[in-house]
Amino acid sequence: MAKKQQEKSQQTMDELMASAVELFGTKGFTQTSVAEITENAGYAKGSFYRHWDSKDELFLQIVERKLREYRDARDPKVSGAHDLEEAMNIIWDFLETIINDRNWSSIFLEFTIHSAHSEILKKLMNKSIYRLSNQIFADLVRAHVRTDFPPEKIGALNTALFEGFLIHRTLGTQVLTIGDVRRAAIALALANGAKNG
Amino acid sequence: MAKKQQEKSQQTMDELMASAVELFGTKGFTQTSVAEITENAGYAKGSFYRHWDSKDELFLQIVERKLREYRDARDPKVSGAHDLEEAMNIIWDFLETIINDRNWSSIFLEFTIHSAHSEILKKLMNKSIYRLSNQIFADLVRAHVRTDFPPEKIGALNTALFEGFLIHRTLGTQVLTIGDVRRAAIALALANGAKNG
DNA sequence: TTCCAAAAGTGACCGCAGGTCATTTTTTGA
DNA sequence: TCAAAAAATGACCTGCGGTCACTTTTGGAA
Repeated sequence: MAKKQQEKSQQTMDELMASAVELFGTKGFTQTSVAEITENAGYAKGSFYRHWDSKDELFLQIVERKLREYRDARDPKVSGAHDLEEAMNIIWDFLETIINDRNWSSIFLEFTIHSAHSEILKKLMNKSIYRLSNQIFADLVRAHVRTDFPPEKIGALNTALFEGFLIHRTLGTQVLTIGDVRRAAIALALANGAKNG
Repeated sequence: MAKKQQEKSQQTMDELMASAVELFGTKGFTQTSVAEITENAGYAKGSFYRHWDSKDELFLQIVERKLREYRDARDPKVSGAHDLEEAMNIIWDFLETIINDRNWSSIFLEFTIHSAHSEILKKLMNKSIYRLSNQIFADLVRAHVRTDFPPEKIGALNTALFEGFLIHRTLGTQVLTIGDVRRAAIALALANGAKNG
């Protein structure tokens, strides 16, 4: 059997990824070094690069997995919504759970800005598997839009407000609560997407 | 006279800052090294640290100067506004000029996220001289708010939407135009701050 | 004009980062 | 038992922000 070796390799990847999730989640992306990730998992630095080409690549994999988990918990709920307001409320219940997932939302934000340095990363970050953004929200909201305002823009404005709040929160500013932003985002979506403004 | 030496020192600072403004404005904060800044200005790396304690400190000085310039051009206009809508429109004329100032808005954004790694920097970035944010917009809008919705929150929501759009734009996503965001921000401010919603 | 203290300017050096790769260790199946 | 293949290693590379002992320039007092 040529199985054991693959299994060992997979286990190493899992251990390294678990170590990375722990460290990224505590210290953020930039502040966590590859050497720390491997050391924390009991390997040498070189082992990391047998499994991933770069720190970026590992982070993208973690993001993908986390977003998939979030969505699996969310999508069934949203599809049961009856109108735009209900859909938006479910979306914001979801965004609030993300906000409460340690400080991952801030770390996503950090990586999003980091990705601006590379054209390749930028393109990747526009894909829906790496972003809670645009297309996704648009799709969730589309069925309930009663005006000719593009659902994509409703989704993008929602993301903008959410990510703007993340910046606000990252800096430790206290003026806004997530409730404030939630109300504003829903009001905005309804003004644009519900019959009579 | 002990003047010439001070003058020379000031000239060096000016030259290094001009070099930094040029490079930051082209390549961003992280991608510009201190060695590049000094080399581009014709000095050795060590000279930089005679005038600033860190790359961060120089960047803050540049931000402070740029924001002062922006505001000097804006404040007289806003103070002539007669109602909330007019004030918001003037504010957004101003935000659009910032967006059009090469890619400085994205670089501000980059540094804002960068500052999250240091408590000291975070505190500094909450000061109005380093941010186009919260307090400033609140003050500009306060006189025209006709509800009991806090002007600070109107200002902060406006900033959130603007900075969220910056992220969107930095990633090269095409869904939103600045016009879309402007309309949304003004609608939001009026819904919260004008009589009858 | 001489001279020396203070200021400006220099660049080798430090620690640490992400990433590479020749080498060693372990696993596997014949 | 053994050799090929895969996994693991850590010294090493380049480049970063930042330091500091040193050299050069400057300016005023003797």
